[in-house]
Amino acid sequence: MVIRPSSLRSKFLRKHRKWPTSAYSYKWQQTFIQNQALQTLKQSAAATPQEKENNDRPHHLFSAHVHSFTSYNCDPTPEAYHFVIKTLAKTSQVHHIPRVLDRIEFAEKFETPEYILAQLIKIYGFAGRIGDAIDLFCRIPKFRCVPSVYSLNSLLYVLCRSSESLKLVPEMLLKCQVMNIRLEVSSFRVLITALCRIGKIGYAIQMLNYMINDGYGLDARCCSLILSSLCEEKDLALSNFEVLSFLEAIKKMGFTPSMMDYSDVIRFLVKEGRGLDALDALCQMKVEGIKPDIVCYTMVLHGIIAKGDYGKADELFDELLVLGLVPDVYTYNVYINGLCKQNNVEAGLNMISSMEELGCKPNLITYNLLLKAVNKIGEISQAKELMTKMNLKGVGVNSQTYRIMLDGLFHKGDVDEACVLMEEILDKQLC
DNA sequence: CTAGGGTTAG
Repeated sequence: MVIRPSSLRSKFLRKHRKWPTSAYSYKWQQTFIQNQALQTLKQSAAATPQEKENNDRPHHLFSAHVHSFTSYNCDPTPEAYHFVIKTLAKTSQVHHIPRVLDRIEFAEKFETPEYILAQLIKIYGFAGRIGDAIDLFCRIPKFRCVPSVYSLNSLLYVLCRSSESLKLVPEMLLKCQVMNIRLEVSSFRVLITALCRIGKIGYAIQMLNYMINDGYGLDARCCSLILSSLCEEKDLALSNFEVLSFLEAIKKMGFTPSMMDYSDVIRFLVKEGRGLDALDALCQMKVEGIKPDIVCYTMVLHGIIAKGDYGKADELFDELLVLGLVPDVYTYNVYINGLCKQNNVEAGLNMISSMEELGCKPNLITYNLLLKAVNKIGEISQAKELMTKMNLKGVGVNSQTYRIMLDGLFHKGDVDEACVLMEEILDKQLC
C-alpha cells in the first residue's frame, strides 16, 4: 500500500501537537503564526534599504528569514521562501538564490508549490542564466514537487528568448518526455509565439506541423499568430510566396479566419502592391460570411486606387455604402487621393463639403492631398484659398503643407511669393 | 471590454 506523505504528516501532527485542539484549529493557529513570521520578515527586508543596496551583506535577508521563523518557533512557509527569492531577484542578487534552494531541498519538508519554481525559472532566464534555469527544471522533483507543463512552459519561454538557447529546445522536449510531462497546446503556443517574435517563422510553421501530427488539433491562435507574422515578414521573397498559400493550407485543415486575420492579409497584399489580390481576399471574406468592416474596405480601396483601377474603386465605394458601412476620414482620404490622381480636382474639392455635411471632418491629410492636386494644375490662388480655409477650420498645417506650397510656387516661377512663404516657415521654425 | 487594424509623402 502506498502511504502518501500528506497522510503521514497529519498522523504525526495529531500525535505531537502542542495544543489540545482539533487538527483544524491547530492548522489555523499554525497559519496565523507563520503569517506573522512572514510579516516580520517582510518588515525587516523593507526596514533596511541601505543594506538592500549593499551587496556586501547578502546574508542579511536570508538570516532574517531564518531568524523570524525560529523566533516564532515555526517552520518557514513556501511563501516565505518565495518572498526571499523574489527579493533577491529584485535586488540583483540572483547569485545568492542557490543557497536558498539548497535549504528548501535539504532542510525543509514541505511540498514546494510549482508556481514558485516556475517563476524562478523565468527569473533565471531573464538574468541570462539559461543553464541555471534548465538545472532547476530538472531538479524540481528534489523539492518534493511534481513538474508539470506549467514549469515546462516557463522553461520553453526562457529558452526561446535567444537564438542561442533556442538550440536547446529539442533536447529539452526529449527530456520532458523522460520526465513524463506531456506538451500541451499552451506549450506550442509559447514556442510558436517566441519563434514568430524572433523571426523564425519557418520553425514556427514546423511546430504547427508537429502539433497536427501529434494529434493536438489545429489551434486557431497559433494559426493567426503565424499568419500575422508572415504578413509582417520583411523578407518578401519568403512572405510573398507564403502568406496566401499558408492561409489556403490552414483553411483546408479547418481553420476559419477571423476578420483580423483577413485584415492582416489585406494590409500585407496592399503594401506589396497587390491590390487585386487584396480585392480577392475581400470577396473571400464575404463568401465566408464575414462582413468586412470599414477598415478592410479602406485598405482594399487604397490598393485598387494604387493600381489605377478607378472604375473598380467606385464600385467598391458604392458597395460599402450599400452594406451600411460609414466611411470615415481614412476612407475619404483614400478616395480623394484617387480623384486627385485622375486630376479630377473639382470632384475632390467638392468632397470637402460632402464630408462636412456627413459629419466627417476633413483633416490635415485631406487638405494636403487637395493642395497638391490644386497646385499641380497650376491654380496657386485656389491653393492659397484652400490654405486659408484650413486655418479657418482649425486644421493645422505641417511641413508637408509648406513643401507642397513651395513646390507649387516654384513650379509657377513665382519666386517672390515663395520667399514670403519661406520667411513664414522660418518664423514658425518648421524647417 | 468592441479596440485594433487603415489615409499624404519622403
